[in-house]
Amino acid sequence: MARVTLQSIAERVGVSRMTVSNAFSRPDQLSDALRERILAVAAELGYLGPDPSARSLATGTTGTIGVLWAKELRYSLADEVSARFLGAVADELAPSGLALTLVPAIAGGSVVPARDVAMDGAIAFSCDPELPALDWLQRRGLPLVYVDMAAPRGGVAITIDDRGGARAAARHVVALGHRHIALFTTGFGEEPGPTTGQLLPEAGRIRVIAERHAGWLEGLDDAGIVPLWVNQPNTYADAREAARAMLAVPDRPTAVLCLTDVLASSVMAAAADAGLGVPGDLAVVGFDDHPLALRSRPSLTTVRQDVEAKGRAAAQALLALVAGRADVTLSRPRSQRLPVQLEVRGSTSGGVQLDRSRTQRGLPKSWVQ
Amino acid sequence: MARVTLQSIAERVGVSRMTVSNAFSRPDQLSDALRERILAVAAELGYLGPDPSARSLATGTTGTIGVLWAKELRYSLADEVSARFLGAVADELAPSGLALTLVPAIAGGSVVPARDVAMDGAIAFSCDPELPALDWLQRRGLPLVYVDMAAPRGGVAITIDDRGGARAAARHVVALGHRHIALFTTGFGEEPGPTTGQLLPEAGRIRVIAERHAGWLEGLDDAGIVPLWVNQPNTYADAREAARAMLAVPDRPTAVLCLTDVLASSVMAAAADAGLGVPGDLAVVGFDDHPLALRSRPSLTTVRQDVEAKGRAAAQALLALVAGRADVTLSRPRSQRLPVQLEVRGSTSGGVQLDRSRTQRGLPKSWVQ
DNA sequence: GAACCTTTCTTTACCGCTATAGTCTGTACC
DNA sequence: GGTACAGACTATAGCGGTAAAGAAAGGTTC
Repeated sequence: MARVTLQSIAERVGVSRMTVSNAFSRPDQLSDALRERILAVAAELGYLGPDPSARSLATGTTGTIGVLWAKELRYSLADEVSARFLGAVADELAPSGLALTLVPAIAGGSVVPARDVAMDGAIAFSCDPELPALDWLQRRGLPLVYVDMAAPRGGVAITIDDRGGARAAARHVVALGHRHIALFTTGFGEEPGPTTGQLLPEAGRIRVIAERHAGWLEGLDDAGIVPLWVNQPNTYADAREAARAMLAVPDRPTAVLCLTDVLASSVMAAAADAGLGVPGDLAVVGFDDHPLALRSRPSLTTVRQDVEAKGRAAAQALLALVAGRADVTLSRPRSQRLPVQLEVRGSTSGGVQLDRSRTQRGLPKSWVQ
Repeated sequence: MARVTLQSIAERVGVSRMTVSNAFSRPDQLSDALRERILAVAAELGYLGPDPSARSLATGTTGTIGVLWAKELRYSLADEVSARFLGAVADELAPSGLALTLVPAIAGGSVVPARDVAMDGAIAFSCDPELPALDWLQRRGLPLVYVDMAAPRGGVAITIDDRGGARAAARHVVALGHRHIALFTTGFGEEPGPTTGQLLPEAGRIRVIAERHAGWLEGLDDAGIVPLWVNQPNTYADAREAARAMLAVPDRPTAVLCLTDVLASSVMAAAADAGLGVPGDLAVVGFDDHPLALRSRPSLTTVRQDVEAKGRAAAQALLALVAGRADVTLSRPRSQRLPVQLEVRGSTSGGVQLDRSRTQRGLPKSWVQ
């Protein structure tokens, strides 16, 4: 049985195909009586409705926005921070009737979603700028908003002040008297625990990592402090092991600055395992203000970012870019860097006083310049 | 400047359009030398790559799978359980090169994403069966998998044993000696707290709610117990207020069965606010085995479901349906009901003994048949 | 009663790509 | 030297719509 199309309905009703198209898409273009008749015939023939692909081809719009996602979605979505970002984007787009397509950067086989899936624009979220999938999006000439990453010349980037936040976190623990400070982060390869290794190039290209590292160092350099780097191979697994290794070094740090709250929470768990009090024996600072930060005990000092504002800003910028393609007189959206805020909580300044004696004692020379 | 298409490249190179198409999509169909030449000219002219919409129209495939999402994504994605489901689906699809499109059920304006966005198939996730958007998906004849909802005749449904899990939860607290049991759930309107109201029809159509309610009642009926229903208007906000109201009734419950772990966690917070010990003064049972359940203190007794298995099963079933459309000899995927497991933890059986004297005392007659 | 709308439909001309079935050429085989 | 066959490319025929302009019929205005 041949597929039912506008043409077959048109023939049956005895009108032009265009009129049938209008019956579905522009009801004001024909009389109600005829429209009723057309819809009745369409239902009778089992018409499935206008084919979205055909319509996309003819109109040049697809009704969906892509989000390029570098990490495995299993992990990203399990993280409330990323998930909330995505939720904010989706809800901001919904009033425009746009759907949100999660585009895997790495797919199996010869299919390249970033090249093959139709969309009206895309958001690149914290990707390696050298990702081939990103290259495809750019080559396609899609309106593109970069989130948590640097935009190429002329591009629109929505970022947060990662560097300033990290600097504030570093200065905070320095101001509390800490000199023996560890940076608990990721990107130094496969080995968990303290590291002297080089940051992997692919990790250095992730803006969030690079900027937070830079901010920490700025904050520590002022006080002449050389930190202990601690590597966590996978951001969301085995963090506890890396933290345990960090706390087992002969001169363990008295304060830890963590790349994310999720990592910080593992550090706190490891501290508890080791019988160390927070903040008495170990001060811990996170980043993001994940819901975890408030739930943990003591509550976690962290650098707060408003991920939902970030999502909304990204969606608005993209909507503006998409609209601007149709109407060149519209102004282009600007790049934005959203502020962050150090939230001092119990994990650095709780009821328990910092044990200064321990902090002053036995610092390895290499840690102080 | 006219857009660069296969045709313009073909004319420039002096071959047929089809050969240019093959240069991009089926490299084995032409000599390497010619392919190189074509790609070079394409680059020179600034060709953006084959247009996905046009390709979709010609091939009949779009490279993306839809997920119909009834609730606002802001809330859904903030919930780790739903987010992990989605992540599992996305990762299971990725090897096939399929993207995942989040289709909002309710959109602004005249655009109906469920009707207008191109996709190869869709997953309906815990929707109201009467949702117009769902109707569109069905009418389009898309391969469709129903998750956490009943499938229409002949449809494929992936569900969990919500009813059995809830029954086990109810029997568990009954076996512990509780007779004064509250059901902390949603769907009774706008008023938080104990309710005698009727379940809203739209809530009753949500399978997860209906089945968990039914399971609870089965477990309680055996013991002749009539529960106290407690309403929580919005699953993710103000739960604490509803819980507080529940604990303020003259004969407060000694055990609470909650629709989800998120709600259970609010109940535990409210119990702490009221100075009640868990499980000594109040036993709490959740549902889902959300990461929260293990993190809370005491850890939360809950009904564990494997959301990632659910996501994988849904994705596999959908892939099979999509494949089956091309090759009718393939067998259709079956509906599945995944098992659940009662995880007894501290919130019902911790070190603190249940205070029997309180439990036995002063039960209102209406609570025991 | 001529000019001018409106409403309602039709005509024309694409949108950009791919599947399928050729055609043509050269080579291998016996 | 005729047949068979593989490789490389082309011709044909869509895929299912929509935009924009045009035409026919009827009504309005002064």
